[in-house]
Amino acid sequence: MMQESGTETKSNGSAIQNGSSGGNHLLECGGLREGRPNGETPAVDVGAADLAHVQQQQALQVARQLLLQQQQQQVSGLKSPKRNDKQPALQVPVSVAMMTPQVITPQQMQQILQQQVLSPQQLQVLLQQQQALMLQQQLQEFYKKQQEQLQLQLLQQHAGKQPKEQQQVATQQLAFQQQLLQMQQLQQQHLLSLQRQGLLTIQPGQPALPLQPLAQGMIPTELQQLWKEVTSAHTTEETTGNNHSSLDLTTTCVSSSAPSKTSLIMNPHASTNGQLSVHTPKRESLSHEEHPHSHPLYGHGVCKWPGCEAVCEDFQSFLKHLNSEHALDDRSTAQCRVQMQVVQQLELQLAKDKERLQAMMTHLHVKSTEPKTAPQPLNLVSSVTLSKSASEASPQSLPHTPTTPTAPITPVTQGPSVITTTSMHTVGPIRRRYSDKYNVPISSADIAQNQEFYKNAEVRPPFTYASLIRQAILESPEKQLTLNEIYNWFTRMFAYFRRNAATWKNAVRHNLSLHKCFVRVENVKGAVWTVDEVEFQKRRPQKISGNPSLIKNMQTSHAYCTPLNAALQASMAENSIPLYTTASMGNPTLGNLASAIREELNGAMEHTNSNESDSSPGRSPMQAVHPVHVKEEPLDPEEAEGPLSLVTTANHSPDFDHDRDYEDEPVHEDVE
DNA sequence: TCGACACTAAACAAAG
DNA sequence: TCTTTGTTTAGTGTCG
Repeated sequence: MMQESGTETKSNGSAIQNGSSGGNHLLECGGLREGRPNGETPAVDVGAADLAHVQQQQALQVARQLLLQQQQQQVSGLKSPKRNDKQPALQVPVSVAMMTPQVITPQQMQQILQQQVLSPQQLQVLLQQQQALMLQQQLQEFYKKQQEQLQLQLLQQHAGKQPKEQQQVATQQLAFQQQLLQMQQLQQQHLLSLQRQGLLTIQPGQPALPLQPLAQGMIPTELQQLWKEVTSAHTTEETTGNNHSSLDLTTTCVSSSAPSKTSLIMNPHASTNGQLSVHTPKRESLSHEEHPHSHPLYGHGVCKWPGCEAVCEDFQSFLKHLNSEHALDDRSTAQCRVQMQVVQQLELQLAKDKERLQAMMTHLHVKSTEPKTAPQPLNLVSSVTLSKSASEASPQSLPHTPTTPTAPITPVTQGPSVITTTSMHTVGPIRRRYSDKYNVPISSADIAQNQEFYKNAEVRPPFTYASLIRQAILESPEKQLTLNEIYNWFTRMFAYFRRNAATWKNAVRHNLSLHKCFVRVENVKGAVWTVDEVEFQKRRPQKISGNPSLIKNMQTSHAYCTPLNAALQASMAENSIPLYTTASMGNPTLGNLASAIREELNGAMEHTNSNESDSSPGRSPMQAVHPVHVKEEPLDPEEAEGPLSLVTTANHSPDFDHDRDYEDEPVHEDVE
């Protein structure tokens, strides 16, 4: 037995190390679960992750090679891959050529499949990308045709056609451009997703696959020339009016995010021969004027252009570099577009997180404020277990303040859990250790809800060691665990307990030995620990005693079996009272629970009413509870608060209120 | 201020 | 001998 446990603990230790070092949680968890550091599961997880990564890399390389080959084969005749295509004449062909290489031929796809370097998901992504590219090709063809039409119309115009027709053409083109833009956006999204999955890496120096073609398609100098010709024929107002559109067309990348700047950059007048780079100085100068000594793209003597990092000794050289290397060409446009997408994604993410935060704060605020009456309980709960010392937390010991703001925020907590995560969280900042009374019985639901949080965040859970131990034991199939298994549960469920093992393990042992509710049973495999619910519940009363008013209230209301007062009921309703129902129900031993509760009540009652002797644990709750205490305890004025707090922290379900009004932790039954 | 409780730390013993 | 497990004691902080 010892050996087994010994090995387990050792593994446990390693897991802890991993956890502290920020290692893979999966691994840790797995290892912990299995009780071995190198547990199959964890190892497999890690291996799979690595394998996936390697596969991604391989797939990416293969895809690149394929694309490169294809590009070389197909484009060799058309033009060199470098796209210095500033020559208008070549613009269209080049763009088309650039595009084709990105589409993977069926043979190539087959090759990829044969190599099996891509996972099904990757393949799917690849296929999607290919589809998008195909679509884009079609659009490009359409675009070509349109250009031809435009040219024809221009010729006609020069021959004496009316400008109105030109406008029509322009609007037509605008619509088309918009379509392209949409396509491009879709493709961009797709690219981003690819990038995130590691399937695609867009290097600044290299033309991004789809981006490049798009950029060329979207910003063809030829088109600009045509546009210029068209616009030049029009009145200034018209040109200005169309400018926007032109901007959109040409600078799709920039336009969306920075319209104003775009307009500057893309200003039609500026674009003479497609060398829009001429304008870049304008932009540069502009930004430079605004920030003479600083440039968002320049810092620490390095060009901060994405992927550049060129060293520029001074600002002047930086400007030169910027104008020369990052002129308004296809590459820069593509990079800009990518950056824009990145920013958009970040903004989106930020918005989501903000929203989430808002919801969390709102939720917590409501919770904490709403029961002004019952704020205490929350605090109690939260602070609950983790005691003070912890709060001071020296880095070495379980340092956290139980109430650290980082406390778990379980938005989702609502429900049966006695201790809603919310309450726990709210507690967060409050350093109080909980008083057991409000001791929060941890329900599996609670833990489950915050599971991920506690698993990953080294936040001290707002539960007492006793509650946690109880939870661990109750969660086990046989309702019994060895010490080492309890350790493992702690480390598995809480990142916080992956550090300072000596401290918290000592505390665990201490609690096991100290509390009568934990019973050591000699088992075949050795000694296991079980929970004596009755005893566990018993503890309550004492603690509760601290809050006699609450107890009284509880008792009174329950004892008499009179309907709860409106306030109490309301509070209960507010505070997930269902606890009992769901949580406790889950317990196989609902009856036990009830009895346990009674025990608690009795104990509490006893505490409050010394006269009553009948409130023995053994007694059925109903019996014990009712007759005994009820009358003696007049309702306190505080009652209002009391019940609420109880409710909040604990578990009141209308049904079972009586049973456990004060149980803080007691009710593990919920644990299932 | 006091009692109760929880947590941490430590010492000690027993067993594998 | 070392490690783990289990018990016990002491000190401290929080809460009611």
